[in-house]
Amino acid sequence: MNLGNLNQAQKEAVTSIDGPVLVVAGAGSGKTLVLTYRIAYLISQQIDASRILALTFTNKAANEMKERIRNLIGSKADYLTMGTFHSTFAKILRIEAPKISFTPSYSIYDTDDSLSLIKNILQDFDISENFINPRVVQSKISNAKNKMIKPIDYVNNFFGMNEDKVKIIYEEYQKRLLLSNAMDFDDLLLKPIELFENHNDVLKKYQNKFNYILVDEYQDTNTSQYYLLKLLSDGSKNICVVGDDAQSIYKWRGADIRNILDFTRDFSNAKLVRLEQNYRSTKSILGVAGSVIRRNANQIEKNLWTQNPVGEKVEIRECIDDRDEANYICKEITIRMISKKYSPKDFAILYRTNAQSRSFEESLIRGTIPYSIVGGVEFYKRKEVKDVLAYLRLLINPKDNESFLRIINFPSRGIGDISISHLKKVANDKNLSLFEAIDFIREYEGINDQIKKNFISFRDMIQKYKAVIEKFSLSEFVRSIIDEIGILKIFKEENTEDSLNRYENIIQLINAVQEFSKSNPHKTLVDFLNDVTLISEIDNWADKANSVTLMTLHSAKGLEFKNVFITGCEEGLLPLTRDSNTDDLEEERRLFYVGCTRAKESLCVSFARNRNRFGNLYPQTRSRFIDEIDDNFVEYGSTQLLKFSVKRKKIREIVSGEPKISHPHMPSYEDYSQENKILTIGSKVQHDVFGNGVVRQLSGFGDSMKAVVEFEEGFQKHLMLKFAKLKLL
DNA sequence: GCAATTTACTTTTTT
DNA sequence: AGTAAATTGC
Repeated sequence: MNLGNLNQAQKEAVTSIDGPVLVVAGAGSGKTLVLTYRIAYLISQQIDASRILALTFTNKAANEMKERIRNLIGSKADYLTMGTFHSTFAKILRIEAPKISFTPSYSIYDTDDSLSLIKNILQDFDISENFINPRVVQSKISNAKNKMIKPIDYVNNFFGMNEDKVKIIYEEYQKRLLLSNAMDFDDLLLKPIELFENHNDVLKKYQNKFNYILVDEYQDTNTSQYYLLKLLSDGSKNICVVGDDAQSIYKWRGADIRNILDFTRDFSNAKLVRLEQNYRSTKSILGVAGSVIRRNANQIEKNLWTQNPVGEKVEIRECIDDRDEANYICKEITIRMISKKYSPKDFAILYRTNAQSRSFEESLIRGTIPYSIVGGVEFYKRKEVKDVLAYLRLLINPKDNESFLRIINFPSRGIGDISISHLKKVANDKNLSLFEAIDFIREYEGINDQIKKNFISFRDMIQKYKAVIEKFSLSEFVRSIIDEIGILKIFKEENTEDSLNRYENIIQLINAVQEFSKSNPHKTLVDFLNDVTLISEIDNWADKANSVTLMTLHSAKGLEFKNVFITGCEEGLLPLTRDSNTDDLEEERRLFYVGCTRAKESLCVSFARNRNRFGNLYPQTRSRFIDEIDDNFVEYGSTQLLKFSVKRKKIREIVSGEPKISHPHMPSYEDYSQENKILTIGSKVQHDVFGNGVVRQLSGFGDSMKAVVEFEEGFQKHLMLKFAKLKLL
C-alpha cells in the first residue's frame, strides 16, 4: 500500500495498528484521510474487514468514508461495520433485543416522542406543567442517562427542589418505555451496556468480532459511549480514537471533553499522535482561529501550522442590523462569483441559531442566488409525516403507546380524551399496551357501545394491514395504508396553503419509501423506520448541489468551504447566553473556532449593531471573540463605507443565468418534468395542486434539485423538482 | 367531540 | 414573527 502522500505523523497514525492510539487531529490536518488510510492499511495487513468497527458522528461521514475506502481497496469495504454510535448499536440491539426484554421490532422514540411521554406521565401523576416543566424534566433525565445514572441512583447525584419528583418521573419513564417496547436515543447507548454487562457471552461475541475499533470525533463522546468503547475494546485493546479537544461542541448533549483529555490515562500504554499541519486554510484564517482558541484554559497542547499562503485578510464587518448583514453577505457572494470565479457551492453562511437563517434566505432569494439550508424543521419531524409513521410503527410494534395516542383519533374517528382514559384503565388492569387492551374492551361496563365499536374497528383496520404486510412491496404497502387513512383526501379538500403543503409532504414521504426500497431491496419496514428516526439533516445535505450553504455552526463541524461567513458575532448570541451561566463560554469559543477553521480561502466575521429577536429590535454589542482576534490578520469594514462599482444589472444577468453569456460557474439547470426541457429562473410552470406560477430561484442538481416558485395566487413554494412534477408552460 | 379563535412561547446547538 | 398550545363556542 502506498503511503507516500502522507506526512510523518499521518503515517504513524495509519500504521500504529496494535494497542490504543489517540490521534489528536487539529482542524484541517487530514483526519479523514488518516482514518480511511488506516482502515485500508488494516485490510492490507490481512485483517478481515468484518472485524473492523468504525464509529462516526454522522451517517454522512460514515457513508463518505466508506466510499473513499471502496476507492482504495474495492468491494471488501462492504464488509466494514461503519456508522454512528446510535445506528450501529440500534442494529445490534435488533438482534439481541430478547435478551433485555425487548423485541426486535422495538420503536425508537425521538425527542418529541419522549417529551410527549413525559407529558403523559405528568398528567397521570397529576403534576401541573406549571409546577414542573416537562422539557426541564426531559433534559434532566437525558443528562442523567448520558452520565449512566439509573433512576435508582438519581437523587444521590443531583440536588435541587424537584429532584425527588424528577426521580419518580424518570423511574416511570423507563417503565413505560419498556412497556411500549421502545427506546429513546440515550437507551440506544445504555441498553447495549446493560446487554453486555448481563450477558458475558454476548460481550465476548462482539469483542471477538470487532478486533479493531476506530472512533471519529472522539472529543464529542459521552460517558456511555466511552464505557461502551471500554467494554468492546477490552479484549483486543486495539482502539484508535481521533479527535480535537478544541472542537468539542456537544457538552449540552452529554459529551464529556475529559474522555479525550484523559484517554492516555484510561487506556494504558496508549500511543499519542499529533497531527499539527493544517492543509486547509490560509495563514490569516489560522491566525484568527488560533488567537481566539488560545484563550481557553483546558486543552491539549498543540501547535497548528500551515505551509499555505497568507491569503486575504479576514474581514470583520460591522452591520446596521440583521437585514443589512444579510444584504452585505449576499452582495459579497455575488461580487466574488463574478470577479473571482467562485460558484455558489464555494460559500457557507454559518450562524449560532437556526432562527437566524430567515434574513439570509430573503436576501439570497432577492439576489437570485441558489442556496440550501441544513436544519430547521426536519422533514421526518413534521406532524403529518410523523402521523403516517406512527401508523407504520404501531403496525410493527403494537405495544407502542405513543404512536397509538398520536393516531387513535387522527383522522378523527370519534374517540376523545374520555374514551382514551377508559381504554387506559383497561390497559392498566390487564397490564397491556393500549392497542392490545382493545381486545378486552367488550368485557368492560360503563363504556358506551359506540365507543367500543370505534376502538374495535380501528384495531381491525390495523390488523388487516398487519396480515398483508408480506404480500406487498414496501412502497405499495405504505401507499395503500395512506389511502386507507384518507389523509391525502383530507388535506386536498381542506384546500388551504398549509394543508396543500402537508399534502406535498405526504407525497414526498411515499417517494422516500420508494427510493429506500429501491436502493435497499432486502431491507424491511423496521429498517426504514429505524433509518428515518436516526437520520439527521446534515446526512441529507447534498453537497453536490451547486448552492450556497446555510447552516448552524454545529452542523458545519467536519466540513470545509472556500468562503465562510460567520454571522451574528454578538454578545449573547455568539457566545450565546441563556441565563447568567458563563460556564459554557469555553465551549462557545470552541464553536467560534470550529466556524473559522471551516474556511479555506476567505473568512468574514460579521456582527450587527441591532438585531431582531421575537419581532423586536434589540441593540447588540460585538462579541468578545472579535476583540480576542489578533489584529494582524484582519481588516475592518462597515456598511457606511460601502461602495459598489459593479453594475446591478450585470450582477443580475450573470447570477440568474438567464442571458446569453454562458458563465462556466453557473450551471444550466435541467428540468425533471416529463418534457425534460430546460427550466430557468423566470420560467412559467404549472403544478398539479398549486396551479400556475413563475420560477424565482433554483438550487441543487439531479434528485436534490429544488425550485422556489411564485404562484399566481401570490404565495411562494419551495419544491423538490423530482416530486413536484412541474409542467413547463 | 370538534373547529375556530386566542394566547403563550420560542431561540441554542442534535443522535 | 411564526408556531404550538390552550381556550372558547358550537
